[in-house]
Amino acid sequence: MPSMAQNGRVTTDFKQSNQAHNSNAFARREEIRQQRESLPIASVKERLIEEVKKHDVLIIVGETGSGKTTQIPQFLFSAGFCREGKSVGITQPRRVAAVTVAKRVAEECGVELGQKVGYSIRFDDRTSGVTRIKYMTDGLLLREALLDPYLSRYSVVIVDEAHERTVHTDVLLGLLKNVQKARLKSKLIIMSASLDARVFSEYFGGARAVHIQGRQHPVDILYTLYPEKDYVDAALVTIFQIHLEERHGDILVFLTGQEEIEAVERLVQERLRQLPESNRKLVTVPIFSSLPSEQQMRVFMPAPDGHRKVSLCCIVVLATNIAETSVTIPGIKFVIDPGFVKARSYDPAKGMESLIIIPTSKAQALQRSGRAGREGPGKCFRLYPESEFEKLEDSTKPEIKRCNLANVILQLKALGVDDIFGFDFIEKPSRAAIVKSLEHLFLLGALTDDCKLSDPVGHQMARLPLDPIYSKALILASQFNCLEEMLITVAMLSVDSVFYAPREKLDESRTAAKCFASPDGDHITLINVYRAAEDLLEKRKWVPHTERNEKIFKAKSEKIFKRWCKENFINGRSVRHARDIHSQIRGHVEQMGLRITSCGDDMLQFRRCLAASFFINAALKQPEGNYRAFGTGQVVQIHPSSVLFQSKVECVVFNEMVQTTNKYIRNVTRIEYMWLTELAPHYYTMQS
DNA sequence: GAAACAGGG
Repeated sequence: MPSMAQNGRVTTDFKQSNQAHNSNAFARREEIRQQRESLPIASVKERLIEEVKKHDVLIIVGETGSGKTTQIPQFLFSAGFCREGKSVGITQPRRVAAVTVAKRVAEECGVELGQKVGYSIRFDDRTSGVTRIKYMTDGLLLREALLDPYLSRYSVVIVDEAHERTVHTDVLLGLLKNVQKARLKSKLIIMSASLDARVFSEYFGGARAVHIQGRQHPVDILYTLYPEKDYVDAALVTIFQIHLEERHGDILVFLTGQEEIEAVERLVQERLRQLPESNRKLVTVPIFSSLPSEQQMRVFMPAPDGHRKVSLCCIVVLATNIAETSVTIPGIKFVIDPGFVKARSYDPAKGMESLIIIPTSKAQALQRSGRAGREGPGKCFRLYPESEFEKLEDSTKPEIKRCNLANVILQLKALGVDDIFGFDFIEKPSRAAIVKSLEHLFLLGALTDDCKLSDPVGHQMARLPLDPIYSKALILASQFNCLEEMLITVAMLSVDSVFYAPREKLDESRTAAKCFASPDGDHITLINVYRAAEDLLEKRKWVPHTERNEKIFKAKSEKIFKRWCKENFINGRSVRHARDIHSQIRGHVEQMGLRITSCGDDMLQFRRCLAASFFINAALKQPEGNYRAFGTGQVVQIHPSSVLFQSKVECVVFNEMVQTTNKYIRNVTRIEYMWLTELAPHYYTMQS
């Protein structure tokens, strides 16, 4: 089964398999029993349970294929760890993983999902009062901690995939370390796939670490003799070398981004045309996160004509690091690893984000090569000499050291951690980054003069699952009578761009985007797109409400929506995501007692609210046509994707500052300079 | 006249 992102509810396969009391179901049960018993972890079950009983904090290093994620929670359940209504909670860094693992474990237990075994992720809770084994995202458990700081409903908390060191994992570990002593009779298990258990062990005061063997097929690692000047060209040469010299098997190539993937696709086609007809059975399949889901699914499909297994047609999957962990592609025998990755970096002093191409870490290279050994022995071609491998960093820099900390700090403050500098992070972010984010929160009014969470604003902001600046915008919007518009705006700003511009249809997509454009800027443009989509999806509300009608019209409006997205070059996935966020946040602000009113056609009022909310990100036009950001003094340009590109407006607010070929500001709206001194006098002193 | 690695609430 493909482990791809799935939107919406889980299907009901389990009901069916439960109902079918026939030999088929029996055979399936027997098959599952055998699979479970053959896992490397099965033989150490008793020993593992003893270790958990003996130690309050345990580190489990489980190699790929050990079965730790699915089996250990079941072991703990049967050992009696779920008595007195307590549960085992297991966190995952990704939503898909939480869902697919929970489904699998429910099947292994022979129960319906949401009963004994369930999962909980944002927008999708499949648990009930009787759920005892609960899979969830680490971010969601952090949110739970806001309501229950001791996580008292869990007898065992398992933090899985801790080696990935996501921000959420790091904060969660810090929090758990803080409260573990007070969590009476409760256990903490940290599971990691990498061999450096020492980091975790030392962090938890020399905690016990155990090792469980995995089940991976051997992968031959090959290096180049000399460094390659052009890794794209080297990848290309390697693809054809494998294609022409190796026996059958699909190839996975790790590239850094969409543009590079599309370039390699074209180059492969070009070279293919120079080969004799009999050697042209090579198909390229791209995969990266912003690719529409339907096209992403192509990596799971057999080659055209279904002759992949019959003749020697070779599939070349061109992927970003999405294929390192998030997506497991079947049939891969060869991995080509140029040794580079595109990584986000953040400069707190400039408040500027950028994406830079850097060498991978050793751990990452290992993870990539492992992708060749999922189904049988494989080969990994590293496009650099072995001596270069030795020079790589052991592991990737933890995310917490390269991101904006405003949200993390707001969460910690809400959890009662007031001394951020003294907080025992597993790896401490730089002092400068912490100071910058504290300042930011202070300017937003979330913190008081003595750096405590302010009441009510700071507490309200911490409750909302949004960037702090967006939370503040909602609070202000209720005062400006435009909360309806701001809810839509922050939902749209929280998702990947809704505008989709394929390279071949650039002009068409631009023309389509113009239908939504507002001369005032991108924020109102985003509202226009959202409302257009909403009209489409809600149009059939008047139809009599029966279950059957509901289904038919849902399917129909879904179809219309899809066509509309295609015609207008809109990313349907992003719009749906924005609608989910919108409805969740709407619920929150209603609970907070904010009044949801609309400013109607009075967009001046809305723009004034944008100025009051995003005053930290304002920029003024310079004589040369550039803009100068007030806060940081950076000289920037309006991003070409903005409706205000080349518009020469005097003063703007924006949401993002990014460094690519130039310094750009994105999501920009026209305001009056005077509004800033009026609405944010604490930041803008009057200038003559 | 540009260009979005991945992931989360």
